[in-house]
Amino acid sequence: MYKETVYSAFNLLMHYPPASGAGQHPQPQPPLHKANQPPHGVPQLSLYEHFNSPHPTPAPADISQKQVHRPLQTPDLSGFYSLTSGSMGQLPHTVSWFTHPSLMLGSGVPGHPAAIPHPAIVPPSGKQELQPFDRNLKTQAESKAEKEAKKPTIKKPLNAFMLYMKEMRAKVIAECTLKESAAINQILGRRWHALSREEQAKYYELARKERQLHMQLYPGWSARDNYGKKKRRSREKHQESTTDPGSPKKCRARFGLNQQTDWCGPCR
DNA sequence: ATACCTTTGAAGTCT
DNA sequence: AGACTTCAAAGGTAT
Repeated sequence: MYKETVYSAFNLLMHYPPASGAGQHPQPQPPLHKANQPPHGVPQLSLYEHFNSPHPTPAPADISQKQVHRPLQTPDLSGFYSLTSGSMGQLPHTVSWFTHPSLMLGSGVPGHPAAIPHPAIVPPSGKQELQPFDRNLKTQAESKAEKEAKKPTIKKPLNAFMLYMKEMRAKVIAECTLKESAAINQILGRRWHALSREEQAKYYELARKERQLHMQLYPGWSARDNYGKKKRRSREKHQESTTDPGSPKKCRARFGLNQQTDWCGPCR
């Protein structure tokens, strides 16, 4: 109830048509995340063309020729991709993709002393690999299953809101002296809705670039690759929690906030 | 040690 | 086609 009221108000304010499509705006604009998607059939710009055009900084020849224009091979290029980890601190300014240290040769090349793994590639566990001696003790099926399970996971590219959260989290933590992510995320969700269309557009654009680069780096990757890899709570419990109208109240109680003042001063 | 909480958006599956 | 589900991040909390 509370949430719905707040969000529908934001929807109206920001010309966001409701999910049902029954927008009241005379000429309802599509949500930004839809509007930012290129129409089907429109050829995508190459990374160089797309990312370099708004930025005057010329691309280093080795990157633009060898790493960007050619079809990218995942194992060879994982280290080149680091928009998320390497650049979010620089937001809200746009990232200079081809001059960013993480995109330069040497900073992320496998085998290079300074190689930094791509943030989207995460080993399934921090545990050390079995030695060949130990592996011999396992059956083929077991080791095959184990090998499959130990394959590094390529994470989903971050969406606009995730990028926004990543940038703003520290600020909110500092302002609100809260650390629990669930509470921080509620605040960030409210702030996200309070952003202007232009401010949000910045993050939708970044997210679009993230997806585009992710697609180039991992051509065969699909979101279904990670489906079911996390153990999730039961569906019943999920529905209960997501439709629980008392959630903000519970949250305030949980974090000792005043029920009357809604949120602590800076956390609006 | 690991799932949960909490948010939005993208992309998957299901009906 | 539209509804529903999962996963991206984060870190404290609960089991």
